[in-house]
Amino acid sequence: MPDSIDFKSIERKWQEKWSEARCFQSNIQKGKQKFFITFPYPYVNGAPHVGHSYSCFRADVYARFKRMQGFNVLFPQGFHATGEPILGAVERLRKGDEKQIKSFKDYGVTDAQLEEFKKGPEQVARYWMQRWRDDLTLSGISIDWRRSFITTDLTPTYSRFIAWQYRSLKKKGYIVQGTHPVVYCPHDDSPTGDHDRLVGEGESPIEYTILKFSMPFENESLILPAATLRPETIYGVTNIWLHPKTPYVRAKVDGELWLLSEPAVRKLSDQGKKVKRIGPLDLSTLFGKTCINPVTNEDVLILPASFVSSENATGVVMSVPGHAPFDYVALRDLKRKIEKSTTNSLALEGIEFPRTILKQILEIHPLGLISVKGYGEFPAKDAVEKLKIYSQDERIKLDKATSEVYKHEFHQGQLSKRCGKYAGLTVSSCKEELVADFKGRQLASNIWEITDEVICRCTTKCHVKILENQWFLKFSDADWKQQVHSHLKHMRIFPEDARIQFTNTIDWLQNKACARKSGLGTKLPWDNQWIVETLSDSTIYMAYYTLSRIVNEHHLTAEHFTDEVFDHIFLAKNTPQEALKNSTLSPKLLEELRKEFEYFYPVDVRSSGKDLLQNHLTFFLFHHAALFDSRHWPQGIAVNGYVTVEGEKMSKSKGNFIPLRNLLNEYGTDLTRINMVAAGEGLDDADWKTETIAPFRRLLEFLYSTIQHPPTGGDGYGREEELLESRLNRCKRDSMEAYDRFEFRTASQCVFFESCHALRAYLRLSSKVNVGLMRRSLEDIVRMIAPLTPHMAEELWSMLQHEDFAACASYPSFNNEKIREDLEQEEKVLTDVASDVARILKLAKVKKPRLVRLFTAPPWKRRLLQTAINRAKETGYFDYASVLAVALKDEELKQRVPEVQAYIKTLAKAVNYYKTNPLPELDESQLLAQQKDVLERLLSCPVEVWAAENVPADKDKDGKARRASPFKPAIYVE
RNA sequence: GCAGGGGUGGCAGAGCAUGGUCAAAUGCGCAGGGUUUAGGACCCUGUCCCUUAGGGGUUCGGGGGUUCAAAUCCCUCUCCCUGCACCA
Repeated sequence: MPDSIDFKSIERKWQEKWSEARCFQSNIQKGKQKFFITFPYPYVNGAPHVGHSYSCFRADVYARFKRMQGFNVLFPQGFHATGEPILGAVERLRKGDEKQIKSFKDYGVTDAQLEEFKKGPEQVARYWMQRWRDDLTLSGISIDWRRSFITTDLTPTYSRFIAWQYRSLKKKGYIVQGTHPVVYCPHDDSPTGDHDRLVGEGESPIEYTILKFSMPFENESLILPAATLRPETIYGVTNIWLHPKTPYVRAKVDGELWLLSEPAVRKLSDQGKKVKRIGPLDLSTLFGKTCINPVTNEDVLILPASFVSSENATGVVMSVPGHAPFDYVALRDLKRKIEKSTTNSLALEGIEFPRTILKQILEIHPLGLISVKGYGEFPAKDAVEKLKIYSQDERIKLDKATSEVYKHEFHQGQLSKRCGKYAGLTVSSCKEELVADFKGRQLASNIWEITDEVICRCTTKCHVKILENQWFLKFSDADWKQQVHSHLKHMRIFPEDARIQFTNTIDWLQNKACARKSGLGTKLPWDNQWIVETLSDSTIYMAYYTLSRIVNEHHLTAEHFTDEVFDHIFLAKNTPQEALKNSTLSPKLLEELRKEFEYFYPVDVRSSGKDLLQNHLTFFLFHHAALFDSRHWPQGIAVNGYVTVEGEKMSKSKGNFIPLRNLLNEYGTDLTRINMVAAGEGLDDADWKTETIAPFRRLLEFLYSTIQHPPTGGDGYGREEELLESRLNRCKRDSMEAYDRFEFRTASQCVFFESCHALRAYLRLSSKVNVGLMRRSLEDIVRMIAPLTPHMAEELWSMLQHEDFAACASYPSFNNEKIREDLEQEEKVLTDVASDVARILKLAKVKKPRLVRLFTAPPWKRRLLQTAINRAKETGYFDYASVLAVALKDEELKQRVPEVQAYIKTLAKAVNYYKTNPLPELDESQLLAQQKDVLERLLSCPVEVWAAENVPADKDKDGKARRASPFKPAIYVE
């Protein structure tokens, strides 16, 4: 029984020893190759949980592996406070928000600490930063803490660094100014990101075209701005819809008189238009009148419809009954009502219309302007009938019909001759041109709307605002993209499948707003009202790690770091004298900073979750390409999937956001690490499952007790020893490759299961253990598991009487020549025999055999197999006839044609296999004879081995010997 | 809609690039046996269906194709997951 291992005290012990020995502090070492690995700095508004720990453990496993491969590994860790959430949390705490309080308390925060948080964001950030640091230390992450820092003004030198970055980008023309539509809360007076929304996550701004219908009104021209996503249908407009009951107003919009729904006034004025509200407008003066279609110049009636929403766009809708299901149904409803009545006037939607107008309404007919396969002249009609829509109140069905019709018309639809110069074109191909054309002729304008309702956390309804003078990173720049593309080709990407996603992201990236007006962060150096936005200030900070040790140790301040200093350190653009022109930094430190950067840069690999692939990781490449010499661009990126817990996505509501510390307390670090890191591979999600911990624990206990109570024996070296060496060398080779490719699930299989199995099999089979080999094997295994379970490895390493650290030992090297395919094939023959025997025993219902007799195949069978294989290699397939022909030439075989025929027929499968795999060289009879005692032990009965061709008749009464084939001896049991 | 990934045995998860010892690694679960004072752990065996001698049958989301041979290649259908930005 293994002594119960106290993982936790072992872990604390080694963490202290590592720290005392400064194992993970990385300094320039001349002649030793460096390896720089990073894990994205976490945002400090909480403690690490399972999700974070996955990428982080992966980075650490790799760091440790590389260290054991002899690299001078730099693994630093900083923290991130830029942005809104910390401010938001403070605000919510001050308001006494229950959710916020709970979310902090779940991580073990005390009431006193919560009070402290209310003082401001710095208290929050610093607290969580320390908590992260503690948890990572408890996790045994091999970080050089001397280089730690936190973003924003809390680290003025870092802000200086960001200022340098942005000034440099601007000089190079990568920062441009422009306008940008955002979802906006009028109450908070700020953009409303996904996380700030009560309703409407994932909704985004979309641009409607406004078509300016017009009519005379009090000696002026009144514009009816019909908003649409389908401007091409202007050619099929039959009327205008207004809501009969909601208030409309008159407003001056860029000098014109417009009719607008009340909410549209604010929207348009937030979207860069000059809007002046004049006053309410009584719609009864409009209904039944006509206005002019700006494109076709046709007169169209103005009619009431209750499906029109004053909340959406302008509140003015153009009716295209041939192609818009809503319009079709609304018009149909009106006409039905009119047809049923005989009175002189009639109220429609609460508006009284005289007979003359009613007659005009009856004369309105849908117009067909887009022809689509699968639909008749009026697709809207077809769709409405197909879905059996009876009234304009059936919104869900109508929405479905609308999107269906639109999808087909957009991609396949062809505009008809009604559409003037666009006739014959598809909608998708001419839409842009058409809009530009109408806008150019002042017939059209635009309004932004949100794809669906968005309500801010403050419960205010949001709309789209166009931000003016927004600063952008010019990711659309073709040359910039090209640089990143060509660099990507030279990078290592783990897993390789992720490369295509980077390629696509680089192409897809557009200009990105890089500054915000609120939140924590570094001010844009040339425009103080803006703060550099979160994702934009975290793109090249890895370079700052090369400076931060010196900054921290020498208490350097922002004043020391001018742009000239950074230019010198990072780019060697100027002489030290020029660099220090406006700085009080000492020349000696300047030189040290420069050397540190030159030595450690570039980043060799960055390990991160796939959620950052399309933003941070790609920005990281762009910014490096823009700012640094190409030899300092990132060398590798490792991406991993998300973490699920017991098969379920993590979420606050499910309460399965397990804090990392809980796991550490429960299972200890090593088991948490290995169970996490082996839970997934590649881009797949990693599932944290408690039940998979036990097998790892057992294996560790097995190693522990084997080392604690080593088996006694001698120094004999034979087949069993060779086999063990073969298997372990295979493990060493495979694990090294797996580690190197960030495939830690595979690596863990190899170093835990396979190597321990090999060791166990050896202990079981060998009659006298080779003590020296045993020790060497254990040393190999301990070092193989060291990156995954570093603390236990350290303990075991010391139990093996090593004075140095396993963490700094070298990864065991493998010897290809010791990998003995032949031995392992032989082993397979033996286990196959054993399992065949077991099978027979079961079928024959023999419980305990008294005797097992094995008959090895006669040489002619092997010869024929070889013949068939050779033939198959020539022709590519198993050729029964030609093998038989060869056999018939043989005088001996001619005597027993039926047996030969039967045998050849059984060869098909084996031949197909050996066509591409080497045929074992081994001599079966010799092998079985040699291993007789092993087989006897396995089968626990006496075993006899006979060559089939020499077996005396009384030893083979049932004629079993004839069944023998190469590597599959015939078996007789009694 | 655009882009990327995926559907394998009771479960998790390999294998599919280079088609063939693939009824499919490994782990978990389950069953039987051994060991043990007992439990745990450990070791052996089995775990799609049929079969009293190692045999046969049907499987890798559905359908079709290529091939002597397909979980693996091609086509098609279907279902699922993820991202789509100013947000960390």
